[in-house]
Amino acid sequence: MTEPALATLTRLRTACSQCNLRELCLPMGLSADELQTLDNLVSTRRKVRRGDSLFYGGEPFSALYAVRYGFFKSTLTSGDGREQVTGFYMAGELLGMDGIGGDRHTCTLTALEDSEVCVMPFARVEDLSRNFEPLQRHFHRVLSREIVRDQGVMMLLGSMRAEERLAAFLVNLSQRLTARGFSASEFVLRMTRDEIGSYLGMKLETVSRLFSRFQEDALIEVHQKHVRILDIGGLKRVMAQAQSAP
Amino acid sequence: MTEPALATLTRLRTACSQCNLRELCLPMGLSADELQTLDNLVSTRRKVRRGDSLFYGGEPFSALYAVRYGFFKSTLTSGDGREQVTGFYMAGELLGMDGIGGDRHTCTLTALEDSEVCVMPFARVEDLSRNFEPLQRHFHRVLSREIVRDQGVMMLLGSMRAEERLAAFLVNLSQRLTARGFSASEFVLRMTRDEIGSYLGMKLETVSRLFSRFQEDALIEVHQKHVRILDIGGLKRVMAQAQSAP
DNA sequence: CGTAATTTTGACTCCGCTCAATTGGCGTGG
DNA sequence: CCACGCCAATTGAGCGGAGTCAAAATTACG
Repeated sequence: MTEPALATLTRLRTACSQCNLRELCLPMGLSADELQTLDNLVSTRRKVRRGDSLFYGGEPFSALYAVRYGFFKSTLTSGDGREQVTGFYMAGELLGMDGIGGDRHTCTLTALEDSEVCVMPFARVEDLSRNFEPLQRHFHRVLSREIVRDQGVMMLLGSMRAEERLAAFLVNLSQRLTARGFSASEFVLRMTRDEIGSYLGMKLETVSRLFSRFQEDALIEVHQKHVRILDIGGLKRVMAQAQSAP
Repeated sequence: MTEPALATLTRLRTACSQCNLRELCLPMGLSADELQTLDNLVSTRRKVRRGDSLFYGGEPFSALYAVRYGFFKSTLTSGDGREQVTGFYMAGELLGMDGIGGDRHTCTLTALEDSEVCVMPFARVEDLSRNFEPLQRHFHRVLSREIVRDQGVMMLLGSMRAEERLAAFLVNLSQRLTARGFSASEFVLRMTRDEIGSYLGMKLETVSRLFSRFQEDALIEVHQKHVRILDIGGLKRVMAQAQSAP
């Protein structure tokens, strides 16, 4: 194989236009030409080992990251050292948007399994956005959806009881996995009970107890990190059980 | 006064370049020329009566709004009808960013006192952003800061106790009022105990009891909606009192 | 000025936390 | 290959913070 041919092959393999996740990351309905203008978005890819962090709170911000494969948690550390999990991210989702506003990251992103991300230098995102309207629209949508997602979590934490929160969490996970072509009913949790608890505003013991209760009620089957959803409708009912008026 | 002169005067009065809030809304450090290119951002202004809503969850999205004066709350209603306050907004802050992602608003924005907003049709925001880099940067920052703000609330709701949350709320209010040239230590709450409680994930009775407790502890003085902060340092201490180890 | 809404306060209850012991999984090294 | 140790998860007992229910006080508003 000649040198140029090899180079082309490599380029193709790291090009967004050839990526099977592009429907999750990029605007849809683009022509082949248009798609190629986006191949400049990603500068490099970066592997992150399980337990390692992509970036830390306080670090200077320079790029956004798209998850290619793997699983991440984002955590926020308060002044007095308490740590709170603020989100979980999987393939096709965008990381690092917290850093735009203040030129440094506010949260830390840690891989919960061996992962890989596409590095998108933020200057390129903005440059391409100015010259290519579909990308601009798409980028704004992604930012806005992150706001909406966070508001959903606020609703969760602010007005739901522990069992409702955990049910909502499971339903959400199931939906996101489905959208990625995984089984909707059977999966492996990548996070610990403690991390789930932190995200949902409860203690790890409460998470564990609720998993057991859901199992007794034949809503799920749990063995450690393995979860099988037996009754998604039941979970949705638990999640919406407003304490009804007389 | 001639007709044209009158028209000019009116235009000047609604122009961003002449607005005394522009440091809060717009990118800083622009030349007079550059500032004028932004005068097209705002199409009209809109007054909203106390109790009325600027937009409702589910309504089609078309514009962003900058608060000129007044006070708003944003609320989210879950499937089963529970309502959660997700934020409070004052002069210079931007409303409606939740609508970008799905072309309709997800939350409802309600005025808690007679208010006025500048209407910025979103298409104009995007057009101007593409052609004017400082605006693009600024807009991205504003979106990102909203994400960071929401994550702060998640931390509040997920890992702080009721008294810590209320202290944090008061400190935050005080800081935002100060940034707008109001007194840092004395102000009138525009929202009810119920709305504070919803925002902070507690019941209105708990809010009331904590206000009383803070008063006993000489941290604040409350008479209904009037609040005077006596010991901001004390409040900050309450807000960060991690349950210390032995 | 009267009625409704909001706020305060008290008494009691219960959900989720704390503390503690036990079980189960998994990687490492003998 | 198994034993050991470590970490995660489960489960129990008891407690306490915040919720619920209820009534009184105060204020807002038509």
